Amino acid sequence: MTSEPSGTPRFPESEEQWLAAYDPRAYTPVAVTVDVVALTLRHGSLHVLLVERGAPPHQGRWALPGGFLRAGQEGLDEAAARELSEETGLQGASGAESALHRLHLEQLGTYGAPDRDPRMHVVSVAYLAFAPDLPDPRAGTDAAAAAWHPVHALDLPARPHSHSTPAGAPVDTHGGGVDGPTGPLPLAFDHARILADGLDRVRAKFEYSPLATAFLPYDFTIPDLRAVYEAVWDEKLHPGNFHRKVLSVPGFVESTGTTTPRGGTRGGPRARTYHAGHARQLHPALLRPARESEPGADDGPDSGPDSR
Amino acid sequence: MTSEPSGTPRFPESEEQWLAAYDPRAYTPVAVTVDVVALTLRHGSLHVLLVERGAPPHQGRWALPGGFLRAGQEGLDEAAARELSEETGLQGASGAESALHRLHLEQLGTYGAPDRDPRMHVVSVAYLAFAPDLPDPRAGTDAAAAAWHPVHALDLPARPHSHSTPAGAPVDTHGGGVDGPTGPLPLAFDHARILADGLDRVRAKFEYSPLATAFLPYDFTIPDLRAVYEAVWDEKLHPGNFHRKVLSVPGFVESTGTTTPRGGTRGGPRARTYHAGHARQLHPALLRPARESEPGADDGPDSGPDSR
DNA sequence: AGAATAGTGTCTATGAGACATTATTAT
DNA sequence: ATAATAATGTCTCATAGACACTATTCT
Repeated sequence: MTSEPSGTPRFPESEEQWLAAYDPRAYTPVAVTVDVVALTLRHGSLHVLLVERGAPPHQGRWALPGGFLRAGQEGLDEAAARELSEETGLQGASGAESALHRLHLEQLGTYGAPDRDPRMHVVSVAYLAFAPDLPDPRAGTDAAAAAWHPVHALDLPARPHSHSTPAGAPVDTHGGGVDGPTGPLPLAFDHARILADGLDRVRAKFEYSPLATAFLPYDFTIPDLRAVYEAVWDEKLHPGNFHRKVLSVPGFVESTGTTTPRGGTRGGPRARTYHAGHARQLHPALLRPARESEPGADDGPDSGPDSR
Repeated sequence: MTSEPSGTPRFPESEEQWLAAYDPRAYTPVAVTVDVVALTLRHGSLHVLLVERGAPPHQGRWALPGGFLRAGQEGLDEAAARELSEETGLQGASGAESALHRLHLEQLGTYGAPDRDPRMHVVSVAYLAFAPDLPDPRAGTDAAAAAWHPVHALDLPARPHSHSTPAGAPVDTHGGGVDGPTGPLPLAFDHARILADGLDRVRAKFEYSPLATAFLPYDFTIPDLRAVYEAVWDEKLHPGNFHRKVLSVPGFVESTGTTTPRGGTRGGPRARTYHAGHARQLHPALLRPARESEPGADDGPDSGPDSR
């Protein structure tokens, strides 16, 4: 059953449970928080929103934005949207013309190992958010700082041989804007794991969903879209084949009939513009270039986030 | 951040939060439960494990097995495994030769709408479990009854035009064993939604993961495997093409070198036996037969479970 | 002018699905 | 004997990817 506190369970299996059934406040409390893996594209590379913790534990370390679920007042989605807009200083997704109005938000997984947080048992529901290039965040209510960090600069746990990021990728060491300090900084709690899971999810999802458009403004070009795929997959894609493929998937993009006012910065014709179509799934899918691993030892978009 | 209770937030944004930061027991409590969508194949059709609620609310209705997370003592995975074995009366997945030792357990999603449960705000982490044909459950500790129910007999909310179940499917009205009463019975809480999400997940997952083998005993035949796919997808598959396809995917199945002792019940040669291979992902995938829907209105394995 | 890029055409290898065929077994 | 089924073979069509090519625009 989904719940117990109240009623009189006929066969209480343990003392704690019986107490729990009687008065929820009497037994060991669990806190529920919502953490957000907010991703955006800046200067051609994938960035994640992090906040610097202003209080122990893990004071001074960077963490995913998040906070407590307001019990009895909001659902998980609402809490995630609220936290994101609070920490980011931007209007929420509900606002008609706000910066976050094109935000995509989906649940990623829930993390509930008893020792995740040294203070008490904290169950954290992680969300994944994609948005077009957002302004720099202002530090939130209880954070020392907030900034977009390039994900390649973070030290993330590898998923059991998934499509892992290869070493020889062009690293974007520009640091334009407030991209935070450089160097692999350790994340607070199990947030490195959560972020790694989120990245895996995005990469897998790009194959069969049109979600890459969520990283772009309303109008975009096929080369823009390709840049998103290349940044997320960390792979060079064939421009010609990509172009044809995207147009061949029904409902992926819709032509606007116009082109960009200017060509590319280094030459080339003006590109036609498109906006996202109505498809919610890509048919047929846009498969990642086969990264050959030992056959028979393939891994996948499997195993959920667990209690780790 | 992932947590707050403790420390002194520098800019408390609301009274409740401040209290929360001070003493977690002082603010409105949230309960965390774990519910399990346990699926198995019985008599060729997909069944889900349900328990009849012995206490209000929703007394007398059927619900997913589940219960409270033991705060501070266990992680979510552990809680799910524990609840499953408790309600089912079987040994857990850890036991070497138990009935559940081949169990597959993965997180499905988390449901946390404030009004899910009339008593208090309950956040429920749903798990998905697959197992080979299991014995009939005994009623658990606080359930009036427990039984496997054929999923086609349940009244489930449709996902926004996914691959939905067609009407003209062969319905299995046998009732062999303790399959519970017939007729669409309404599930407790939002469990119909959770179950529907779980079914969507299984159906999608069968395309690119070898998880169908989790529904079968260690040794099985290709026709056995095909029966699993047909039951889950509710589609007839072409025997010849299926056979060749399965064998062509590296790591999906491994030959044992033997065959079944007897042919099929209605004739035919003895089939070769296989067991699951090492692949964790199917490459290339086993795609569902294209169910043609209006092009451009395609829907997908998208949007997580949310706060609904 | 020279270089880079948008977009299209073409060819090939591969996989999916329809269909046919052979061999084996239960009734 | 008859029917059902396991397993394999063959053919066709669609798609992915490699490569080539033209046209357009920036520096």
